[in-house]
Amino acid sequence: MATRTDAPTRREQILKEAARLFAERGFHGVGVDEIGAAVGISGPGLYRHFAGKDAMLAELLVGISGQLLTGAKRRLAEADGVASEAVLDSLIEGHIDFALDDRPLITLHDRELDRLRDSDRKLVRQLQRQYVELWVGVLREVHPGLAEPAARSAVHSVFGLLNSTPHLGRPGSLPGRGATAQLLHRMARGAFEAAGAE
Amino acid sequence: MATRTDAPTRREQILKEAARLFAERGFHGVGVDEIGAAVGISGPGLYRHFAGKDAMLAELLVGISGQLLTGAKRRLAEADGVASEAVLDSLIEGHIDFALDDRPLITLHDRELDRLRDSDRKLVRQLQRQYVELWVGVLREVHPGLAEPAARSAVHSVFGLLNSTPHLGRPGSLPGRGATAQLLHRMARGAFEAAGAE
DNA sequence: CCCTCAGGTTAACGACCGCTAACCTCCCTG
DNA sequence: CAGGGAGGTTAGCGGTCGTTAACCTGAGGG
Repeated sequence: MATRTDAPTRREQILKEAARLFAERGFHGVGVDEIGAAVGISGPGLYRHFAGKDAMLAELLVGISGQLLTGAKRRLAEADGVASEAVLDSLIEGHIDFALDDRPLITLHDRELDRLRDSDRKLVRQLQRQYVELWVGVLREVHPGLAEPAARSAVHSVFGLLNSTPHLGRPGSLPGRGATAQLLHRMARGAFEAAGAE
Repeated sequence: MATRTDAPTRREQILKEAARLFAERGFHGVGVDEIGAAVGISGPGLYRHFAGKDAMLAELLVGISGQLLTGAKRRLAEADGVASEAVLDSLIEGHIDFALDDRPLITLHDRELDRLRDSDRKLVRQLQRQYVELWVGVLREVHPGLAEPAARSAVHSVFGLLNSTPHLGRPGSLPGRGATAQLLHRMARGAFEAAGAE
């Protein structure tokens, strides 16, 4: 993967600040003037980069869902012939990285979906569903006794566990990123194992 | 506990509908006219019962936090001399009951806190903190090896897991309330045990 | 039998917000 | 060195929203 080293574009700046603000005060709670101010331009200047406030949210949510799904597919492809447990660990690791590095996005992801236009919402939901089903498939290889509906519930619940990072206090009060990641990983595995034990 | 059998007051109707609407579309996404319509009166009629829209949200959030804390304290008091594991199970059970029965409130609880006036927000946060610390205390009796910061993180994460119920599909697609409650309970226990195993 | 008051109603005000219009100003390029 | 587009600016429009004001009504009590 080509890691970005060049400066972020204005568009990217806007998206990042918008994500932070939306996560902090909700989509309707943030005005375009505030988003503009956060990147040093004023309100209507944003319309040179986005069709409207809705478009920013849409691009954020589609981007998140797509990124999660793409990452998961890649991890699945890389692990060809590897034990299912290792694949599940890889999925967990990827999700934790995302939850720890992009907390505002994780917050938006399950909070502002209903503010989207119908077509965008359908797209996001479809990406989310694919992501969930991918997890469900791997999980049921590791725990064959788990029925599909229960597996799906378990996956959603573990997402809830992993996505709890925004509630873990501001970065700094934590025991350190590595330790937190390990703790979350152990807990996710423990939760799955407990789900699998009928 | 005195179980209510008499008809709900108008105030209670309003709070219930407001909670549902706030959970569905966010605090700023719902107008007072909609809340009024949901209980059969029109917009400004609400002001005979509440000082304003903010006051409804405040009463909801304070109520939720207080209810959770009160329930937990009661469970702790009832279990005098009982094994710590059983107390932890009782706490989990109480939280699951709440998460399954009052999904809109659970959604609001960690989503709209920042929309409150300073004083109300402080009160809610204080109640939440007490609730968390109560769990942390019991958890560290069950798993003495768990350091306090890790225990607190673990508790927050399990809350995330248990509060995932709104994502589990509308009631009906689930394998049934009892089975879902049991699954969540097993997963919470599993997550805690994995957290305790250094 | 009137008075009161709880609990509604509609009209309207002021603030705010998303967005557009009109204009300006560099910078790049032929 | 003209010119044009990218990326800003401010002014302002139209709609929405929370809230208040003024008024209405039906039930209960002295």
